[in-house]
Amino acid sequence: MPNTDHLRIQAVILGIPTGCVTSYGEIAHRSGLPGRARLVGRVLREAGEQAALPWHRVVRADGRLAFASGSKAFREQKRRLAAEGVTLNGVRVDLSLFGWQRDLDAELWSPDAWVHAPRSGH
DNA sequence: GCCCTGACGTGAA
DNA sequence: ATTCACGCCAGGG
Repeated sequence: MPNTDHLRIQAVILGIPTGCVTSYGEIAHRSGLPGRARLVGRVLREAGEQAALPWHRVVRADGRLAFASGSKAFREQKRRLAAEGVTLNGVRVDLSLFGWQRDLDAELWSPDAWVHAPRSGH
């Protein structure tokens, strides 16, 4: 039986936008459970196959997938991410590009972004 | 209760 | 880039 912590965690995971990824720790944080990244992993493991959860949008804090590269699960996650336009830059997802951090519109359109943005990128 | 194992994170070496 | 040691703590044995 899932307890409230599990339910909150699942709710947060459901909220990850398509085409974005976020980390176990970030989910824990947003669930009001800072420092409980492992619990997030546990919840996802419990959910397993019968999950209606976008588990593939959850990666480690450094952008690597949680599974051993080459494993069945790894390939499946990579495939699902690719289907949403999220690509692996080598062994990791570029969180600055696909990370669910802030409102993308705000980031791109705020005056600050124009004033302080370095010349790299666009 | 104690020990071990994790879909983790972070800081230090 | 890689390792290591911890911190975290729910479950299983």
